Amino acid sequence: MENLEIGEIAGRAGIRTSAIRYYEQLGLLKETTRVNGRRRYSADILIQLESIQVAQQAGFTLGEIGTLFSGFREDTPVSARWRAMADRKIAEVDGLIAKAHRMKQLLQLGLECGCVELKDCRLLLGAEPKHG
Amino acid sequence: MENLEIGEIAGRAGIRTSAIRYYEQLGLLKETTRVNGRRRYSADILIQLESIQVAQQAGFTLGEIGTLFSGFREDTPVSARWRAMADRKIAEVDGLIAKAHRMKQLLQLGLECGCVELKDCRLLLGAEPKHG
DNA sequence: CTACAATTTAAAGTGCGCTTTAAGTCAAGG
DNA sequence: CCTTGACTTAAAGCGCACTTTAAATTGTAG
Repeated sequence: MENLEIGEIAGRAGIRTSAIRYYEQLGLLKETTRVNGRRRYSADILIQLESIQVAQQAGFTLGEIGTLFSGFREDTPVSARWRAMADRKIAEVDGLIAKAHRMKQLLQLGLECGCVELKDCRLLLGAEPKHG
Repeated sequence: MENLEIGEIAGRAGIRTSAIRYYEQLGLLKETTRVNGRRRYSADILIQLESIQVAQQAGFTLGEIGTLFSGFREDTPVSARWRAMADRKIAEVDGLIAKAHRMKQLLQLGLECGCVELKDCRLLLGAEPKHG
């Protein structure tokens, strides 16, 4: 079953071989068997690669994904691992959303501003001064 | 009036001297007068630095901010410059917001999932497969 | 005069997620 | 036998916005 080379896996997973080697280097994937020095994978690796992609889409860094996969007791269910890390990440994402909304407001405020020079620009007058 | 050293300006603007030199290097700030090789500024520079900060808060990169300040005819009002660049940026920010919402949904979906192994995780089953 | 603080420069470092490069190995096909 | 293609490694590069470092110079206080 360990019959697939890294290029085949990368192709099926939709990523580059360099990404797979990089994940291995980070410890996200454990080292696999080799034939003549070449990595050989079973198709099971695809589930792990997909997990990494999903976790990335959820906003986890590769470091956090490493924790998600290796920072728990082996018998800890995937869902429990996720729960342990998701709350903080949700707060982080809420922060991102809020920040993006502030950006958009600022951009729109600028659209309404008819200033000619920086000194009479509402964006600057409205921006909170450093002190006093 | 050109009596303030870079440290004083940085302190008033709430940034580091290295940031000011970096902006100058990028062309965001024009070179200023020097006394014995040291930069001397008038307080007017603070308005420019604040503009940079506001534009950054709005999501513009320093490159874009350079365009905003120097990529237009000199008689182009600030508001017109802003308008010329803000629409595209608003679309970009909308993209960010949408992406962040997808992250949050994914994170919450994971909270509801009781999977023990990756194979029976809804996140993975739900994630769009690469093909077929 | 002597410290010490602040400035100057160019160049390298940081964090993140990879990609690219260089130089080499190996199996299969003609 | 030779080429081609896929693989191997370590190390460097990329984009972004700076910061840090090193070595030198200048200004100020005592």
